[in-house]
Amino acid sequence: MNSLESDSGASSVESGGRSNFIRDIIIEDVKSGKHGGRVQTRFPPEPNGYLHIGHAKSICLNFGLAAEFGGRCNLRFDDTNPSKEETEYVDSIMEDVRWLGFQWDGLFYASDYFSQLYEWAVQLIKAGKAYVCDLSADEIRQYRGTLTEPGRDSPYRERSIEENLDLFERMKKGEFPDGSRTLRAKIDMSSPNLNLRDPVMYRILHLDHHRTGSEWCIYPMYDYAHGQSDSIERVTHSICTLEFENNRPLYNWFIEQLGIFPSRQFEFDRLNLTYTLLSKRKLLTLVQQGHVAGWDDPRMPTLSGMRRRGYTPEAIRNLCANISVSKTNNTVQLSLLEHCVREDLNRRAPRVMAVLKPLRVRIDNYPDDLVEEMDAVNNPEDESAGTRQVPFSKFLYIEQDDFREDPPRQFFRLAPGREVRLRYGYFITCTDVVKDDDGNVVELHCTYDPQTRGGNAPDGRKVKSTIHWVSAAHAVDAEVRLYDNLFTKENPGEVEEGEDFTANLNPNSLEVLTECKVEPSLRDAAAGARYQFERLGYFSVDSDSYSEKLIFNRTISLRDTWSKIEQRAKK
RNA sequence: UGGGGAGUAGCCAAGUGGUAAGGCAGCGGUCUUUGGAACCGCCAUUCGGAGGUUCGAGUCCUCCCUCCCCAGCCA
Repeated sequence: MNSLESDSGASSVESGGRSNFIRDIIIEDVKSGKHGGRVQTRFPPEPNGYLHIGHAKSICLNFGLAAEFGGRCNLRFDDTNPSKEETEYVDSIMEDVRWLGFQWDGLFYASDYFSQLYEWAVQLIKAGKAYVCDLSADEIRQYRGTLTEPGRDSPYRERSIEENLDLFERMKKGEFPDGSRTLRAKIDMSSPNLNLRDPVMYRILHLDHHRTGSEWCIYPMYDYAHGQSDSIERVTHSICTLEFENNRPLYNWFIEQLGIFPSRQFEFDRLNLTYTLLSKRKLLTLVQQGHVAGWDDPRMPTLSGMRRRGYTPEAIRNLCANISVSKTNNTVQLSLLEHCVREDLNRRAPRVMAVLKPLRVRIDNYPDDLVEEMDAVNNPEDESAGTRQVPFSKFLYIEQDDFREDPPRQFFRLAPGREVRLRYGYFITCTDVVKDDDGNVVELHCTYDPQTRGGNAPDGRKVKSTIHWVSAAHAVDAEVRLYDNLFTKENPGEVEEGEDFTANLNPNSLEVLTECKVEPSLRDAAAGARYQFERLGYFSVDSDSYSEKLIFNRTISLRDTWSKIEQRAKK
C-alpha cells in the first residue's frame, strides 16, 4: 500500500538531456550492447489509491528514459492484493498517466501472470527451493529472529517435495482457511537480510479479485510477483524507490532460480515535498475522514487534485525534470513546484480582470449612461493571443485591498486625494469616502481625467500604481475558492506524542469568496479553463461550475512583493 | 548492538585527481499600463569530521560522526 509511492523516479520527456545515475547506467548498457541495446521500463502502480505527484516523478523517469533511448514503457498494475485494490483506482491511474502526457506501450496486470507464477512456484517446489509452511503469521514472525539475531528454521521446512506439491495444490483448490498455510522460499533463516529468511511467496486469501474474480484463493506476494512480472515483460531496467534496496537480492534470487530473463532493479529516491503528505495511506485517511472533499480536492497532492486546481501537466513534468534523480533522502521545497506552475501559466494563461473583494466606485464626472469598450491585451507574453474589449462605465468595482484610507508608507494604490490608473481605463482620483454605520468603507467617490483614456496621460504625468477593476453593470458574479497549504507544518508527519498527522491540518486551507465580480468575457468560461486574474494570480474554472454560477479555483497567486514589504513592516 | 543505503549553500543538485555548474529561495538594482513578467548583480576559500597519499583531493586510503531503510501472510 505504501509502495506505490515507492516506485517513483524523475526526469521527463523534456528533461531528456539531464544527467542522473540511472540514465548513466542505461547509456553504458546501450553502449555495451546489453540486451541488444534494447531499453524496456515499466510504471507499476498498485491500484489501491490515486496517483500523486510522487508518482509523477516515477512516471516521468520511466516513460522519459524509454522515450529518450527509443525504448518502450509499460503500464503494469501491481494487483496482487485483492483486499485493497479496486477498478476505480485503475481507471483513475490510466486517466492520470495520459493527462500527464504519456502513452504506455503495453498495458498489463500482475494478475495476468497468476497462472505462470503458479507454475513457477511448482517448479521451485520440485527443485526443493520452496515449501508449504503451517506456521501462523505470529509464529513466522517469532521464527524470523530479529535484526541482530538469526531466525530459526520452520519445523515444516523439510517436508518432502511430494507433500509440498500436494499441499500447495490443495491451497490453490481452497481446502484451507485464510492464514492457515503459506508457500515459502527456502533460502536462509540466518541471512542478515531479513528478506531472505524464507520469505512468504503465497498466502491464502478467499477474496474476489477485481480482475480474476473468484478464480484464485491464493495470491502471490510482491516479492514473488514483481521481478517475474518484469522478467515476463523483458523489462531491462526496473526502476523503483530506495526502500526496495533490501529486496533486490530476493528479486535476483527468484530470477536466478527460475533461470528467466534477467531484469535488473535500480533504486532512486522518492519525492518529498514540504507542507505535503505523499503517503497513499494517509491521503486515503484524509478522504475517508472527510478532511477533504475527495481524491480530487484541489488541496490534494494527487494528480487529479492538481489537475482540478489548475496545475498543468507541463508544470509537473518540469518539476520532475528540475529535481533530478539521486539516492539521497530529500525534501523539495514547495516553492519550487510553485515556480514551475507560475512559469508555465505565465506563458499560456490569458489575462482577465476580476475583483475578489469588491469595493464600489462611483466616478462622479463620468456620464451616467455612457459605456465605453476599452481595448485590453490578452497576454503580454504571447502577442498571438490578441486583444479583447472590456466595458467601462460610471460605476465600477475595485479590490478592497487596493484602497487605504490611511495609506502606510510604500502603499502606492488608491487613497483619498491620490490618483491611480485603472488598467486599460482612465486615471482616477479619489475625492470622497462613504462609510456605513460601523465605519466600514462601502463606496468611493472619484473623478476621472477624460484625457487619459486607455491609461496614458498626454501630459506625460506618471502615476505610482495601476489597479484592476470591473464595470458594475457588466460584471458577472462568481465564486472563488482560495487555497492554502493543507498542512501547517513543513513536515506534516511530525506530530506530538499521542497525535496523528491530522493534528497538523491547516484549518484555513480553504477560503470561499462568494461575492466576486469578473469581467463579462468570462461569462461562458469552460470548466478547466485557466486564466490569470491580473495582479492576483492564476485561476481555473472548477468542475462544479455551471452556467448560472461560475466557480474558480485559485491555482496559485502571483508573486507578491507588496505583501512582503507589508509583512516586513509589521516586524 | 546485524545488514543495506546516503552525507556538496536555507532546499534540490552537477562534479568520476587539475583548483566548487545550474535551478529554487533570499538580497540589491534596471525596466514596467499587472508591486506580475523580463533583465542585471550578489549569495560555498570549501564539500559531515579527523588524519593520510599526491605537485595537486569534494573526488583515492584509514578511522570516526550523522541520517534513512529492513523484523507484513503490504507494496
